[in-house]
Amino acid sequence: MLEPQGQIRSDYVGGAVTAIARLIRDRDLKPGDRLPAEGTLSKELQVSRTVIREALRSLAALHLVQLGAGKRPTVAQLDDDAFSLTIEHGVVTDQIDIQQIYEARRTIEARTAALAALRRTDAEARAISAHARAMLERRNDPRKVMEHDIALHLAIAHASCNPLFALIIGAFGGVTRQTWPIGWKSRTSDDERQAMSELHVAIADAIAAGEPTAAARLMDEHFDQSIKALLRAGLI
Amino acid sequence: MLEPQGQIRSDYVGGAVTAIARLIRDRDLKPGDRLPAEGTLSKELQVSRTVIREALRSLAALHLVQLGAGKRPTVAQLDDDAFSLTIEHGVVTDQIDIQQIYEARRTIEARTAALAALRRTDAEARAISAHARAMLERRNDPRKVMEHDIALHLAIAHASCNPLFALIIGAFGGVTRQTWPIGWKSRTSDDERQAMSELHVAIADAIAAGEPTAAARLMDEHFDQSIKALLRAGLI
DNA sequence: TCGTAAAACCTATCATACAGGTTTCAGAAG
DNA sequence: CTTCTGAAACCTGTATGATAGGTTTTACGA
Repeated sequence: MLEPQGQIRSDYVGGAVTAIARLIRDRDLKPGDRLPAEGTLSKELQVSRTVIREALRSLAALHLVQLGAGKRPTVAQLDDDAFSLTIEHGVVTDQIDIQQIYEARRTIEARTAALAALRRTDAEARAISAHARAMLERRNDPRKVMEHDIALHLAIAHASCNPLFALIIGAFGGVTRQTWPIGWKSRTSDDERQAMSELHVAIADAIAAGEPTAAARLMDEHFDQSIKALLRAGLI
Repeated sequence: MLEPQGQIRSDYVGGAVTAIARLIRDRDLKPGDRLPAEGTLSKELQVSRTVIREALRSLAALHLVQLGAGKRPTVAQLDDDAFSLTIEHGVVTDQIDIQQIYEARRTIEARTAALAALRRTDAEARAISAHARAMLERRNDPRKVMEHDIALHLAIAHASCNPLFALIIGAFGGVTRQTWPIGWKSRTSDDERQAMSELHVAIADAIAAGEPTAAARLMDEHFDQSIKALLRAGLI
């Protein structure tokens, strides 16, 4: 192992990826707009269709373009899927731990709660409250509680009127589905579980009432308790 | 257009992607570990090498695996590249605007500054201070000031001891390089520009001194001024 | 034991083929 | 003149085979 391992000399695929990304920018394409067909790109960029396909697959994995049998590639809507996979990979390969995820969520969600209180529409406030109430009502069906929990946090992020927050919070959904049951089990008594749901109701109320400080404080409290529950379970 | 456009019937590539991702998880592979060769995967999953290659390209785009000519695919280190491309795509296609990015950064970086003040090593504190001082010294070379600015923020994120923060802040680097010059130009006087750099020095000092509240407050102030500068420039 | 060169292995790219999905367009029907 | 329809043209998803050139392993000789 003497050689300092050289670069890949000819990375046609990488070149095609940046060429296509630049094409989206230069032609000012927006979500839904169609890109040139594989054959066309192949001729224009002077590489085989194989290379173009692998480049398009790369962009599709990142959700920058969307592919479909028979259809020409289209520019894609913003999506949290790519970031979600990055995070899951980090967790699976021990590069990120659960506590770090909660620390990040706590930071971001205290803000989304405050912003939602300031910016939410009435419809959004109703949707958030509905999820909180559903958590209380479905208290015997953990799976449902979890889904409403996740949906509530995402709804708050959307109500913050910042798609970047929605993107990040949405991306946490994947790992949350894997860790949420741990937190649920660590809350052994029904009272404790109900308290968690009631805290969500309180957050929803603060957002509906347009009280940013209270919303942020309650959200922070929620994460405080969640982290404590996970620590008590000895699982983080 | 009567049909409600059906699903892709046979998505071999998608299947291969999840199969390979599951393989990483099930075999408990860590960064650097080698995956089976394309030919092997092709046989095991009963699809052509074409499909396997496109699946591996997808995973490589997400930085879950790393590819190299002649080398077998390896599990990849966590990387902000995929998220960075997502964000840039959002900006280029008008799905995210600059102000929203600053709002997110402000939220996150007030926290990373506080955490860095609590957790930084001495070496990290020195590195952060070095970037801040370099910003002052190189004040006549905007390009250099920008690079030290970006590096400083990323160094703070690393010092926060949460790789997730480092990932997110790192991902913002790409768009920052495109918007930073706007902020610089909007600060017309030398005094104003120097004040910006001095604020970075103050942040670095607070982190070095282990003062989380001060670090967070200064960071918030920094973003406050940056957003004002951009608004004044009329560009967001 | 150690180093080295050949052998085996592997990936990157290209060309070609075909099944089946999608879009377009001309012509028929109203 | 408009609307519908079906065929034609277009396009993607997958498979196979081939070759250049990079990497890892192996076996041999010093």
